[in-house]
Parts: sequence; C-alpha cells; structure tokens
Amino acid sequence: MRDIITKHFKSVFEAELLEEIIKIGEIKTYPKDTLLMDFGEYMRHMPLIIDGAIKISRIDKNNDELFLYFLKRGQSCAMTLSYFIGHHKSEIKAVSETETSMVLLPVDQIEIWISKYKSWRKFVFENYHERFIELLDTIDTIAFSNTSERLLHYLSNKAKVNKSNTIKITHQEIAFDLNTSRVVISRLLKTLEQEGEIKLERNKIYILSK
DNA sequence: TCATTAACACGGG
DNA sequence: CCCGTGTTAATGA
Repeated sequence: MRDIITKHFKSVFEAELLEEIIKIGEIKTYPKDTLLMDFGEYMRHMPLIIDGAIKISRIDKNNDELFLYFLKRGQSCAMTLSYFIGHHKSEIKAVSETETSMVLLPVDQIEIWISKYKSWRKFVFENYHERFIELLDTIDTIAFSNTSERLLHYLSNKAKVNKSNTIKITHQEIAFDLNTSRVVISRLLKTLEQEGEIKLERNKIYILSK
C-alpha cells in the first residue's frame, strides 16, 4: 500500500498528503468490463487511477450511450472531483476497459484537502482541465468530422489504452459507443481496410497505421 | 450525400 | 444453430 502510493504519487503530492492518502485510501483492482459507476448513482469514492483504463460514457434518456473518453494512469474522475460543488449524482457511466487498479478516497476528503494542501488543489484543477480538453477533443470529432474520422479517433484511443494494436471488439459494440448503426461501422471499417489503415477479422481489428 | 432500419446470405465456431 | 459480418434496398435528413 505505502509502496504503491509512494511510487505513483510521490512527485504529485506533498509528504503529509501522501501519509493521509496511505491512511485513508483503499487500493482496489477491478477486472476488465466492471461497471464502476452507473448513471444516476451516488458518488461515494473518488478514484486515483494507478494502472489500467476506465471508459467514461454519457447516457441519454433512451439509455443510448455515447463514449466520452478514457481515464488513464495518474488521472482521476472529473465527475467525482466536482462532488464538493454540490452535484452528488453521477452524470456518467464508468466501466473498466482493462483490468484497472486505483486508490479509492472518500469524496468528503476532496473538499477538506483542497483547503489544506496546495498539491491537491493543483491536482484537482489540472485533472479538471485535462478532462475538459479531452472532452473538447471528442466533441470536435463529433461536430466537425465525418464518422470515418470519428471512428479512427475512437480506434486509436482504444488501441492506446489497451496498449495493443489489436482491438477485440464487435462492430455492434463500436456502434453503441459512437451511438450510430452497425451498418455504418461495418461499411466504414471495410473502407478503412481497403485504404490500408486497418485489418479486419471476426471480433478483431488490427490497427496498421499510426 | 450520408445515416438508419430492415432484411438476408455467408460462414466460423 | 447462433452470432458477427457484409451487403442491399428503401427512406429520410
């Protein structure tokens, strides 16, 4: 516990805060595809990601999903970080994309530490900023790109967090994430394959380009 | 033009 | 046989 937290956050948090995290925090490892937080649930803990990746999605009234971004090592969830501002229910859904380890901290600590530790303030605001930029990036591909570019954006993100150029996924799952139809994904993937960007197999996509 | 929905055939496991 | 895939046709934005 001490070793893991020191190793990952030594350069981020001051010594006193590290001690508090070691005392209060709880290290958890979840297998791939675990529902960590559902839309509308109350947030009780905030995660500091140690390893792995978490897929963050938005859900609309019809229960349709829309992929937003991945949380990676060293990052935290902007949704829970805003807990102290007053919105206590989650606006997003979080599912582990790979096996993911994290330090869980009670949400009440967020506010306490903000007034107590400079490094924590910096961490909270930087994380907020990063998530915001990532969100803009995703919005850009939705608003200004065609679906093909959006698909590539999605695939390269996916390849990055899985640390592999082979993605294990079905066309239907991609369609759910991008909130479009399977026909479109199949057609676009086929085109990308013909263009030499990817190679297709059943349940698998190989990314050839960078 | 490009997306959606429905429908169908193919084939691997 | 079931599921994922590739494709087409009709319709719409």
